[in-house]
Amino acid sequence: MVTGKKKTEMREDFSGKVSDETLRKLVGYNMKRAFNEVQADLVQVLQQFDLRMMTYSALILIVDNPGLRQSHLAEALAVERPNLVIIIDELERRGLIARERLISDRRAYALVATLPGRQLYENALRAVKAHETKIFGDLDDPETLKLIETLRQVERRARAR
Amino acid sequence: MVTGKKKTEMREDFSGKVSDETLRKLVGYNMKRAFNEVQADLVQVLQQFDLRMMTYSALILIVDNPGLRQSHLAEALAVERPNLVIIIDELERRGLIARERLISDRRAYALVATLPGRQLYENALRAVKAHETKIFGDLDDPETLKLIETLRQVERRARAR
DNA sequence: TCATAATGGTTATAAAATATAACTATAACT
DNA sequence: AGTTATAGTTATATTTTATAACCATTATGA
Repeated sequence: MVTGKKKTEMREDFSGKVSDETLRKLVGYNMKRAFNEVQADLVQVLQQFDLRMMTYSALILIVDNPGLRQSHLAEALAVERPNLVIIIDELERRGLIARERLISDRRAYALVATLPGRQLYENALRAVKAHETKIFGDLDDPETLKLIETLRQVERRARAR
Repeated sequence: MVTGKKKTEMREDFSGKVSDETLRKLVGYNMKRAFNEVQADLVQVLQQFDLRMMTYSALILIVDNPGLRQSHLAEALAVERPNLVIIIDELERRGLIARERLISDRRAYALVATLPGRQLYENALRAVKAHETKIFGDLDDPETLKLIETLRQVERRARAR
C-alpha cells in the first residue's frame, strides 16, 4: 500500500508527488517517520514471542537488574508507574518474572526474572539484533555507534530544555 | 522529575544507577527515547499556536500543495483516512483551510489554506525552526543534514522489510 | 512517641493516537 | 446499464499515555 499507482490514478493528481519538502527539512519529522517504520518491523519480530516493545524493555531491565523496584523500573523506562503495573502483571502472570516481597520495605517488590524469563530474554534479543542489523547495518560499525551517540546527544539536549 | 535524589533515596537502591546497557545498545530504543524528548519540547512550542503535531503537519502540506485531496494528504502523512477527517475538520472550523468542492470529481475536496492559515504556518514554522536549532544545531550544518540523510535511509531500509 | 508527611504500589479514569469495518455518493470500467 | 472502485465519512475498538486518588507502609520531626 506504499506505492504503486493503479490505472485510475494516472490522471492529473498528487499521487506520489505531494511536496513534503518543508516537513522533510525538519529533523523531528524525519525522526518520527523513521522510527515509525523501525517500530513497525520490530513489532513483527516481537510478535513471534508474544511480546510488545514496552513489555520486552521491562523484561530486559529486570533480567539485567535483579531485585529492581517497580518505581526504579518506571523511571528508567520513562513510564508512569500506573502504566507499568499492567505490564509487570503480564510478565508475572506468564511466569517470566516474580514479585518478591522485601523484608526491608514491605511496600515494595523486588522484581526478579525466572529461568523462562531469562531464556525468553535471550531468544528475543537474538531476533531483535537480527532485525536491527538488517536495518542499521552491523551494530558495532562506527557508523551505527555514531548514530547511537548522536541520538543520545539529541535526547540530552532536548531534555535540557 | 528527571533526576535529583532526595535525602530519602540515599539508601542502597537503584536510583539513577539502573543498568540499561542492553537497551542502549539497540538503535531503535535510542531513537524512541530521543524522539520522545524532542516531541515533548515540540509539543510545548506548538501549544502556543494551539496546534498539535499532526494538525500542524497537515497544515504544512496543505499550504505547500494547494488543491490537495484528503486521500493524498493521508498517504503523504502516513495516516489512515478516517483519522485525518477530524484533523481537517478542526483546521476548517478554525478557518485555517477550506474544503473546496471539485467540479471534476464531486466526491473529492480540494484542500486550500486561507490567509490566516498561511500566516499561522509561517509563524509556527519560525518557532519550530528555533526549537530544532536549539536541539540539533543549525539546520544547514553538515552534521544536521547528515543526520536527516541517515534517518531517511533508515526509514527506507525499514520499510523495505 | 505520636502526628504528619512521604513513598511504593495500585485502582480508576480520561485523553490521545491508531486501526478497521462499513456506509454514502459519486465516478470509472466493460 | 450494471458492476466495480474511489473519496470521504461514521462508528467503533485498541493502544498508549497521563492524572488523581487511594491503601499500606515507612520516614520525619516536634
